[in-house]
Amino acid sequence: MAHNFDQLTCQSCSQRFNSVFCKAKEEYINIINEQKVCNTYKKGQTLFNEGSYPFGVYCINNGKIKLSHQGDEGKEQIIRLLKAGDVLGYRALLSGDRYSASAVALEDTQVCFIPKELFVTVLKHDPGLAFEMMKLLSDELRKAELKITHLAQKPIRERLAETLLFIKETYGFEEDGITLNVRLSREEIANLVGTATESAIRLLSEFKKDGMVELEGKKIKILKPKELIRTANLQD
Amino acid sequence: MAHNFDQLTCQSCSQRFNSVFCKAKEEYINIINEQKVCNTYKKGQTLFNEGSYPFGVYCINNGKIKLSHQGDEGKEQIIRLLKAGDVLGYRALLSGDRYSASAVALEDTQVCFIPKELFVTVLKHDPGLAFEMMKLLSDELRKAELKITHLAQKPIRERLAETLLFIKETYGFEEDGITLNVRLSREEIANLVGTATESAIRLLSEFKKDGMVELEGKKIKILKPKELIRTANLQD
DNA sequence: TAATGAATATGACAAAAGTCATGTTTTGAA
DNA sequence: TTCAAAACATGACTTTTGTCATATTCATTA
Repeated sequence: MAHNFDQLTCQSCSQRFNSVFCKAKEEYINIINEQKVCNTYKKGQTLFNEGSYPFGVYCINNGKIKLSHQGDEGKEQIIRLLKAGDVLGYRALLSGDRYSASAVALEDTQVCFIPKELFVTVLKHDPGLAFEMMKLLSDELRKAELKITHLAQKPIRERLAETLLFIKETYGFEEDGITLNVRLSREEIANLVGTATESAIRLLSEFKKDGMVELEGKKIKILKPKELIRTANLQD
Repeated sequence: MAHNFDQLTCQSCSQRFNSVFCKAKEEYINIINEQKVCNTYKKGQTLFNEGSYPFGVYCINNGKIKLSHQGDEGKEQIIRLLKAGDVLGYRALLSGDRYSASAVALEDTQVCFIPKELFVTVLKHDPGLAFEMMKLLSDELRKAELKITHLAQKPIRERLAETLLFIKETYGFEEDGITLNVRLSREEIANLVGTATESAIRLLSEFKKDGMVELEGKKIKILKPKELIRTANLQD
């Protein structure tokens, strides 16, 4: 399944200071570098499954990953989108829980695996890393609780606009400066918004008719970002 | 506004080992005890407001508190319910953010305030407390992300049943073993579920007609817990 | 205790969103 | 390249949920 690669070192990793490890002490980075295991996952491959036990955390070197819950009748709910520099698998590990979500690669992705015991040991001895970890958890918690409020109170049209802006924040644009730098199916967009696939398709078509976006298969271009922000009706 | 009281000590606090401080070192508990400030808040009083800056964390000695977001057109969304032993205010503090939610007492409540600098210092020197803090954040994150999935995928009837069970988990029953040990308005219940007040009222009436609950003003008795669990349609 | 306002309750209706059916386009594998 | 399956798109319809109006009950305090 996943292909192994070892050419990377944490010390020279392009994501080093872009990740939760930014404030970790050099000595611990060196130990992590020795014990990490790097792998490549192809688009669609699963890193871990909801319900299984964590053995460590994953650090994304490059690529994109979705984290999702399996709801009733197998309907997927995407709860986080992850990119290079992001860490995943820590939630379950720190809770002492099974994974509450599954991780699937959205495109070919290189990740480094850090064993549980090492991660916990470093966390215990490096307050800088521990603090960054708490900050990361707090930020995710804020985002999740804000999403709760929006799911409970905002109509789907606003949530779709917000989701497109969120995708932009997460993955940015391609070189042209307007095309979202990720390929998601309409179903995945719906599973981010929290709606039926048909509703997402319909509203995307409306956004297109209104001239806010341009659709070319899975390529989505944001033509009128300001109008999209207005449509999302954000106050925060 | 809030009335001051000083008779409590952290060392002898009934909630000491019931809180995130359970694994904290005695020496730090002693320092916290010296610097804490205890206050009483009357039902309805606000501890802090969304948008303001945190100066420390609050630890509940007894009483009940709701944490809520202000959504569009002032509609409240309750995101957490807190009880004795719970800590609040840490999310914003650790993120280095303003409060993203407001805290209001659901009944007369005694809380101890721990200044920011002290809390952060102790957190940096006591890996036991830091770990408990990460565990707490991870648990809250799991709950929030599960709620996202349920809001996106479950009908209101199931969510109301789930909310009643959640209230039971949080605050338990009165001495009779069936009455929920908290008084919430129908509006507050609706703001927990994420629905209109009328919908919550209607469905509660249905639950009553079905014999699952008994309603006496704000007292809610759970007559058929198993049927409520079935109605909530939980798989987790 | 009476009066007043807030909370609860319920019906009628409207709006939002989901489901199902069907056709079209795209994609990926043989 | 062709074909089959999957993804996308759209219309018609149903269901769910919210909104508004209006009673009724409850709680507070003058």
